[in-house]
Amino acid sequence: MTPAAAPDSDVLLTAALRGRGQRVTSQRVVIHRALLELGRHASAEQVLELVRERLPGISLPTVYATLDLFGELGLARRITAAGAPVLYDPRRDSHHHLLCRRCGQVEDIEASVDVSAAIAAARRQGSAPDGAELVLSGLCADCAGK
Amino acid sequence: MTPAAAPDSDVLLTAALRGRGQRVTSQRVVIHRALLELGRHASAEQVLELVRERLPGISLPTVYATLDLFGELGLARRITAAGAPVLYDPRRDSHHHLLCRRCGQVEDIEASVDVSAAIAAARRQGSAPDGAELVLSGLCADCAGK
DNA sequence: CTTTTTGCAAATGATTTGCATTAAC
DNA sequence: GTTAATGCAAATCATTTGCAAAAAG
Repeated sequence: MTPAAAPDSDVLLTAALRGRGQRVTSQRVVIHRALLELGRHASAEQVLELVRERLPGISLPTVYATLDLFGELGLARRITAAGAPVLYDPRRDSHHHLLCRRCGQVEDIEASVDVSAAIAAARRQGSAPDGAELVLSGLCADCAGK
Repeated sequence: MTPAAAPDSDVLLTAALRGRGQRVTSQRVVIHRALLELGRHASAEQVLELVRERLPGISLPTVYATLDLFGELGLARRITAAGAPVLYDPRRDSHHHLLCRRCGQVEDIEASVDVSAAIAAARRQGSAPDGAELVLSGLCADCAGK
């Protein structure tokens, strides 16, 4: 990728990849930009759609692999919803999600919940947790008929 | 179902079904007993396996539909793991789960986390949440090499 | 040059659907 | 009797895999 056009986020990505001995490919850079551009949680398909405009030859398996890699690198959070496709969320700040039972949409919940008790309990039980995801279920604002 | 053999849990189930105008079928009763008998979170396939011993003609779609119904009735919690099949957990008390990144196993985390802030925030945003599920990710006790 | 990453096509596997039949109420 | 629930077979659809070609370091 041309350093001239590289935004700050590219630097972050490059550092994260290099730190793990992974290669910096144009696909990874473009997918990362697309995820940030989408801003909200997006499915692999949605990311593919946007990335295709820039990189016509890109393939779905690559998008999946890359988004999962971002998850491991801490650049995206995976949101696993029932039945629905997995979503990837580029937001770095602490927030949670509500999965609508009726329409399947995922809504951001702006609240901070202290999950340290659960993390501590997991450690006490011998596990090695590295993340926590709180998902509420119910009806989203639209479906609740507001 | 014969009332003579009915454990307390059957009464609960029957009440929950009747309260929603749903029918009390032998499949539902047997699946409910099986889920409680398994005790831990189980997949639809695992439930089917156990139920088949009692009700040889049962079908997978029925098991899926019934477990989802239990979810709506509050008799089971759905645990959605990445890639892995959905699990149904009959435990009524508050606890959480850790999904092992390596082996895929789900481990119970004995801790109480106050999710009321998230619930309240969701309501404030106009949604109607009816449940919250906290899933940690990382390595389970076995894979952490304890 | 060597090793990782990609693209393609095909496979996998959980979950759902349509429809005729059966069982609750 | 009516209507909801079941069983069956087939469909759906997100995600993964195997392997040869391309690209990064």
